[in-house]
Amino acid sequence: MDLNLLTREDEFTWRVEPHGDMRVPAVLYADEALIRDMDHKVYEQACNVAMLPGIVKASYAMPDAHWGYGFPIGGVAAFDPKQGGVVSAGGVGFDISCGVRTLTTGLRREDVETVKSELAKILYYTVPAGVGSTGKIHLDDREMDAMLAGGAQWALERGYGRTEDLERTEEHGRMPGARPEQVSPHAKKRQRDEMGTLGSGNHYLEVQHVTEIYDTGIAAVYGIRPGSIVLSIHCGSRGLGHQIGTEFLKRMALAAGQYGITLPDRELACAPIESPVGEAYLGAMRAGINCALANRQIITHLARQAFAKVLPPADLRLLYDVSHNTCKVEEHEIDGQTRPLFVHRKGATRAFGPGHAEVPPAFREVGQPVLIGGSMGTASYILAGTNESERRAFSSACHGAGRAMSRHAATRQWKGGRLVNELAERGIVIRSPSMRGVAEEAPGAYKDVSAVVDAAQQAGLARKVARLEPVVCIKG
DNA sequence: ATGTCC
Repeated sequence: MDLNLLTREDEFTWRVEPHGDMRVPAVLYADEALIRDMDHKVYEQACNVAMLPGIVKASYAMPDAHWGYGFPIGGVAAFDPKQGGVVSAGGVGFDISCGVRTLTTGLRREDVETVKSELAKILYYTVPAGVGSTGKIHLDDREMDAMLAGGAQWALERGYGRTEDLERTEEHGRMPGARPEQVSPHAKKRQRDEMGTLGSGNHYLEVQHVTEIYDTGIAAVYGIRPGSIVLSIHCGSRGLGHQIGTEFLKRMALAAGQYGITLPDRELACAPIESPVGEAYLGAMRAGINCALANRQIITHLARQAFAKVLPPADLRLLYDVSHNTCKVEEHEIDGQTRPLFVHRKGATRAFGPGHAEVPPAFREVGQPVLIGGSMGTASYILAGTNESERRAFSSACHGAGRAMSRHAATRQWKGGRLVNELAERGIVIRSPSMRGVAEEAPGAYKDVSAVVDAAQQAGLARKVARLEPVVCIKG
């Protein structure tokens, strides 16, 4: 990105003043090197989002931002329904409620070292991964609707997981306002056999060890210790979320025209929040959130079964489950007034700070765990929400490393089998049904997650707590 | 992300 396009507000804050049809500024958070390397498309897309009706304060880009469909991935934008605000399917993303869930295991690095290949094998055969992967759970129409309304709570009622998992899940495992009847029969059909599966792309199930603690106090509250083993699950709402996104993009393109909304980019298809299509999308999208929450809950149950076979002393306790592809109604302060806003986070993690009522009581004093997934073979991070993040980006932070190269370019540069061998030499066991997928996910195709996380911390979006490095990675 | 193009 050309630095001349931006006004540097401070070392980690870059601003584009409103010009043309922009209603608010665009604000990018990153260090200079990340901004230089950032795709020019992020500039264009962040500015385009700033043109949408009812947007308040600014259109934001996180340090891991890259080119997405309409909105940048790593984009945050909030809309006020009382000012003609809109909801956009492209502002949530195709993988509705994609997110990360991390569990502590009570194990130490040395406990898994000798059994990691066996553990990888059993996890791989227990949790289906890959394009079109299906599981052992099959939902009829009635159960599908119950799942879409009940989320992780539904999963728990069916025997997948422990009661205490829910208090460590965003929305207590169940997103209110879901309207299963707004989800098309086709979207439901696609999901029928996909519960408890990882899917593909950047999704993974990873056994990680804690290599560094940055904040001892918060780490203690989170139950994270140096040298301990954790399990992280990164996945979303599978075929159902994708189908909802696809269908509503079309409906919103028509609606935008009907409501006289001029779109700077047709990919920014949107509808007024207070319109039949807007309300239908919100109901379907919330059902999609419940699908993702139920999916990660079932995978948790399957992972516990796998661990019990290889490492019976393991006790997998949920640290937290947080999404990074959502649109949620939240109270935020605008011009000294607290108002309900529709906050779109696409490739951006909610990051509520200390004292926020939505943060589980156990973490209330230190802020919400913010789970940042790295790329395959690289570090992941646990951060904590800050109060500063509220005024910086509606309490949001980055979500991962962010792609630096297209999937196609990555497959030209790397071979999956070779990557697996190289990572094995570094002690990391990879299992995946697709070597092409592994090549697409080559660590070199991503930005440096450490630089991204440092920038997020320096910009005040979240605070570093711990660094995690992979031991076993089941890759979709 | 995605039954990686109905």
